[in-house]
Amino acid sequence: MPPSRYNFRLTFESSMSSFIDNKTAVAALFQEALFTAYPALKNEDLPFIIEVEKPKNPDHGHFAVNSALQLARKLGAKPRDIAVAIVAALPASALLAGPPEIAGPGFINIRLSATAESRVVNTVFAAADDFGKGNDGNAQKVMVEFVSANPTGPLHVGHGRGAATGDTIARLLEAQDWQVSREFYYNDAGAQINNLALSVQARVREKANIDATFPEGGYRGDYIIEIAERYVQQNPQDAKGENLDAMQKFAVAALRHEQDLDLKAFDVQFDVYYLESSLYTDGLVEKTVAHLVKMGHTYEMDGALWLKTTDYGDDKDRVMRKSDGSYTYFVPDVAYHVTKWERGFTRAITELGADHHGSLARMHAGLQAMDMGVPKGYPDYVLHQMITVMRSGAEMKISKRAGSYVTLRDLIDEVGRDATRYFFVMRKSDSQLTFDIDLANSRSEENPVYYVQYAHARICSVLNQWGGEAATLKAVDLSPLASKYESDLLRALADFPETLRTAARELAPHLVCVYLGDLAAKLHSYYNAEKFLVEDEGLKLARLSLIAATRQVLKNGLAVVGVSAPEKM
RNA sequence: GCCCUCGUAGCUCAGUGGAUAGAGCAUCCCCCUCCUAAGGGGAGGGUCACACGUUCGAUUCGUGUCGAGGGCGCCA
Repeated sequence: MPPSRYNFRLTFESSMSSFIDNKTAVAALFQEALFTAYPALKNEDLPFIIEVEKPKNPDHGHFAVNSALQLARKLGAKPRDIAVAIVAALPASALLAGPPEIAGPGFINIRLSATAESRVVNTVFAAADDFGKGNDGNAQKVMVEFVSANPTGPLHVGHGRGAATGDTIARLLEAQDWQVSREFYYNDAGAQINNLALSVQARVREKANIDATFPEGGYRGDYIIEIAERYVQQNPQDAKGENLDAMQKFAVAALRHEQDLDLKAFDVQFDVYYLESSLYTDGLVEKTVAHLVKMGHTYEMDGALWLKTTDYGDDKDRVMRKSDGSYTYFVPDVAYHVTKWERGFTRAITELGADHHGSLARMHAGLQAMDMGVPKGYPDYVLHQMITVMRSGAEMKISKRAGSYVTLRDLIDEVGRDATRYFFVMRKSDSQLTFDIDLANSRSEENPVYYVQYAHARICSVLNQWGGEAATLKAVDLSPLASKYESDLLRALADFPETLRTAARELAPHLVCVYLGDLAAKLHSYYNAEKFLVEDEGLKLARLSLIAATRQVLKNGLAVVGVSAPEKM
């Protein structure tokens, strides 16, 4: 996690909010000390900064300040001497357990007082389901576009990864007070859909024993046969498969419906489904082309109309209108993104498979060429790498056109929604993922999601056996909490808001899973090391309060990745 | 050839401009008369691909080399 930076202004603003986290408070304290020790720094216009970081090694305290190292050159003094001067100037504060230690080349290691450390529990209870949320977004609008599968077949595992990633990003942004709209864009016309219709037609004719030639590159999956059968059932008048248009509409509707069911089973919902065909019917494609021509960024060559995307950082210019008069897919894509901007989304995020990364530069270039004030990096792209699906020790090729591929539904049916979602977001989206079906099937209890869920269920179980009123745990004396396990857990709880904020800023859902795994590990260690339901009433209540707060944070974290928090397992 | 992403333990992957680079799986050893053993504790396992540069300090930033995957069409 990058160190947070603080300056006077930020510290002042933060102090206006009702709750100042310990890190901010520590930063303010040290800034004061630094200015007392080195008053001249106050007048420095340079980016003078106090960095408060969390040491990797817990023995180094809750926080560490490395300003002495960073200022050594400017102040012309030895780092350790600077550190001594800063510590000497430190005002008295209830935050600290004692005078900070100066360690190594000049780190200042800070240990919080027990009171400061444990107050996060009260914060968790007070905020409950809202604990961890922030307000980076300031209620601004953002669109997250993801999945965007064409209705030519069931969703495959790659779509699943996109769905889990996109939805979690949306949830992360919502937690930071962004006003999020989830959008699914799909192509319901064009060559691939035509291909779909021809594939269905071939199957219908096969059924009717009519000589049928399967289209080149047609969809050979069994789902086409099912659709063909249902089509004939519901359209007995066209048993010979002569109404291609009707078959196309039927197939698209059927596949869209199936995709919706899959997404629903995955707990993913969209606010808007945007049809590519509407860009044509609404005249937006023509309008976009006309605008680009008017802006003077186009030229004709070899009978085609080109856009000078190289003026905006693309590798080569792109064809917009082919010599046969039809448009390349690039044009409706630009038109589509123009609508995002015009619909008031000053920020847009597009989640795509990494195999589409080649289109990023030209999309950014296309939008710039519109000269309509769209920011250069618009939209933000989040790419997810390919998934290698293994079965019986062999790789299964994911090929939509071949028709033999692992579907999202397969995974949900075999390992469940929770495990599938967790698995898809637990890794950085730009690293490749190996999904071993055999492993997921035969040893599903080893899936890391159970580890986290089990921590939650364990806490529920303990609280049930205690049998007391959970609400009373909000206001207990936490001073009996003194063990290393308790301190570790308290620190982890305090990290949650920052984890969510970082994950949202970096559009990196996997950070939440990493955090949850760590929090669950600390709970399990604590569980094995200490008994909670002890005789000593004060100690018991303090421990129950701590684990109840932990339960809340586990629940909140799981909610962000769209995974349930079971009370029993 | 050009562009993008990546290269960290046997495997799958986290992480970081700082102090001893982590987890899970796999291997080995321990822990249920005790709140769920779907758990915990411990051992072994690393030139953070390689080289150079920037820096007080580089596994992290930059450049280059090597390697892997992907993208480079008047396909979507």
